[in-house]
Amino acid sequence: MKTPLTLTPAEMVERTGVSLDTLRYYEQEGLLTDIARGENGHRQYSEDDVSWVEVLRCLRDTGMTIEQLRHYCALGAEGPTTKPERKAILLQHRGLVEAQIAERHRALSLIDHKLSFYTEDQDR
Amino acid sequence: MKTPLTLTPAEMVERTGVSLDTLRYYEQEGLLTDIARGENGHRQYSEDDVSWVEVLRCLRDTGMTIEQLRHYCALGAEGPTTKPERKAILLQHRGLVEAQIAERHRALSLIDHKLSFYTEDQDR
DNA sequence: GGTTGCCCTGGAGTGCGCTCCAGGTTGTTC
DNA sequence: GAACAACCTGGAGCGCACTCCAGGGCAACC
Repeated sequence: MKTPLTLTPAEMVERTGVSLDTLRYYEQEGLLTDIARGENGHRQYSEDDVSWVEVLRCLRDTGMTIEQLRHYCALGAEGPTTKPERKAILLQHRGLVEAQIAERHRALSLIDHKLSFYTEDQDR
Repeated sequence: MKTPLTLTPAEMVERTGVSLDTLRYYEQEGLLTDIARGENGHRQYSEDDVSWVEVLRCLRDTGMTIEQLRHYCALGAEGPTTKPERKAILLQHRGLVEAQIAERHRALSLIDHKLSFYTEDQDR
């Protein structure tokens, strides 16, 4: 069959690029909740889980800590009353990412400046 | 006097925003070499040291490891024959920084996508 | 029925980049 | 001359985000 409604842990690793250990770690930390289990106790991931992990990775890779992600997830579990706060968190993180982009553009200038010395003479 | 030819450790911290411990750590790791010393054994940083630390921070903040920086610095100490390799290192890191920028732009899209749900209804 | 493969759990270990600390010296200030 | 500030050294400690490991279950194939 080519239409699995659920993914095995191995398939999840393949799909997300996140290691099994890390997936379990995220679950343990409360970033990944309500993961279905088969009769044998094995995890059964859903497509939603795939996209949620992609969101987690995106936020992690841009510097959000596990602690902050945990908080964000906890809010999500609390229901729709926490929407404003969750939105605020995302907005704040958005600002951070923009700052990172700006910082990296400055880094590029500096690198290019140093490179210009290498293509000619000087050093340090 | 307001024109110190050398900076005390405290002034260096102020100028670079890098902690004393970190400055010593960098020196110990070979990222910062030939730091002058006064008669009392205290470090005397120069303006060149300031700008070099700024370069170090720029590279560190964009993901270059201490190990890689150590290598880069070691090459610099070896003389001008290593210029091509140093240039290559910088070029490679430049590519990495560009990749980071691209990744962060993707992150912004994803965040904006999620934000669009918050300003309306849905969740997760 | 033994081996293989995939998964489970709880807990220990790792690597990186700092950061802190104890104990000591030197120089200035009251 | 006692106290204080700024600095020194070597080495230990820390926080984060994983990552690894031991010991075990279960199903399937040989």
